Amino acid sequence: MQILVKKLYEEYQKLAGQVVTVSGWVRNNRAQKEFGFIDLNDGSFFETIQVVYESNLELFKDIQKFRVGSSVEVTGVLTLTPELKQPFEIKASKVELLGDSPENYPIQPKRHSREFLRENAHLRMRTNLFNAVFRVRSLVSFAIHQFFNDNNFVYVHTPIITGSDAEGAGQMFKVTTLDIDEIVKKGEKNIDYSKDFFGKATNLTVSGQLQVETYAMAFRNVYTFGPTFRAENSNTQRHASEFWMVEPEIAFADLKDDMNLAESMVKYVIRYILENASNEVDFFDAFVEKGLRSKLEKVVSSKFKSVTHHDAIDILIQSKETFENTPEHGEDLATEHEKYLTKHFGGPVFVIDWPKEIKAFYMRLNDDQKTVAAMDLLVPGAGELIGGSQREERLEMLERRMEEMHVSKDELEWYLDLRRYGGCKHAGFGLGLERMVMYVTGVDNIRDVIPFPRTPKNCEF
RNA sequence: GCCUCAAUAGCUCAGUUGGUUAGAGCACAUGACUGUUAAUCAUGGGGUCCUAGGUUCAAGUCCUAGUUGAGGCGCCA
Repeated sequence: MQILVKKLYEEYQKLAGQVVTVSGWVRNNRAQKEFGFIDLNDGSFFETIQVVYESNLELFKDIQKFRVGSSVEVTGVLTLTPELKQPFEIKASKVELLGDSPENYPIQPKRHSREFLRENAHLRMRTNLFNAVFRVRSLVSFAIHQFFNDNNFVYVHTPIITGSDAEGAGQMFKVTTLDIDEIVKKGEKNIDYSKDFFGKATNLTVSGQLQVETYAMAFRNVYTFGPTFRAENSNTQRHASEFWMVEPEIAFADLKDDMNLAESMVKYVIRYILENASNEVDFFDAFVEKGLRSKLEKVVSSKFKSVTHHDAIDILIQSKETFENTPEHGEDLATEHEKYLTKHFGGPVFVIDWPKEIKAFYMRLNDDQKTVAAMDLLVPGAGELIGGSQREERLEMLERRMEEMHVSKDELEWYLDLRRYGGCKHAGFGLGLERMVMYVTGVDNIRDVIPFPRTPKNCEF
């Protein structure tokens, strides 16, 4: 009977004494004179299963030499071993080599540096750490979909290629089918984008927000979840050139509703991970971030704090801390300020009501005429996990803000139409998927939570 | 984009003031071992000291440039 190791761990009491067949990869092989032990991982479960083989097996001498990384199929009796470190093991009657792994296999049962494993991104998920990280990444994604589906949200696929460069969320990657080499060779001074594939200049998306807002005006509660591209030359542990964003948008809702949504989504995802990736959380707790489990448990059971930008600056000024960047009212928060605030509040904290000058044109102007109804959710370790706002639904106000901030109205007439035809108050936010994964795993480098990370000067694999 | 640091065996790292034949642990090979848990013990093989130039009687070590990586900051999310 072919069976998954995950199934064995779920039902080993029932299956004890039965003959089972498993297939997987050798994590370790400890050969002795009369017997040996193989730790086998079949990919279905974080834990390995121990296979015991003895000298009466036909190929005993060969099995002793099966190397780390080889793929094998094992048949044998499932045996309970309550007195040993593992609850059960397989007493093998047959161990067959499917795919050999020579001695220069890079992943050995020892500690490797994160940098080395990053250079071996095609193999690193075979280690405990990255196996756990990428299973959790998958589960986080699933939990997000389940959360929104349970709450009657419609999932919208916003475009990857956009014709607008007015989204104002950062440097964009150009998309073109024009032959750059040819243009350079001919020495042309100006590029004629009317000859390009779409008949105009196009870019990779930096946000699906503006498009997803249009769907919120029909389906009420919607979200987009997909890849996002930023061409900034950012060299930090928290930035990548290609990453995934979740962007919900809710109609007939204000900033308070938006914050409540963000808080319940984050808590839902964490609760899901605690329940469905318990082994992985224990591993992170032991080897990546001490106290991770209790941190996560505390987050799901406590109310998120909230502070206005003005009060946050006051807290920083009164902190007596020496910052490299002096905190000032009306100014943005530096990384060191964010760190101090999450420490000060002892967990996730919303910073709300930001000065309008440093925020995007579509954010709703507050009655004080100085701040906008924006919120950033700061968390320890991953920095800004969520950024969101109530949107400016008043046409004249929105147009005035666009003029002030030099945003082209021509390209966004369709966006203004949302205020002309049945507009309503609405809000939304963007969550960086990788930062969420970093937060729940404790892994502090974004390059270690993306299967094949793209960063400045690095597009391998 | 700015600042700082690093690159030595397949991996992790040591290498003194510039001085004989560049070391250790793990991995690998061979052997020992009747329940191992990243098993243990013995023996052995394994090096373009990142690249190019320079200083010197002599460079892994000092100097210059480059490449790659890491950390911090900025931009940004």
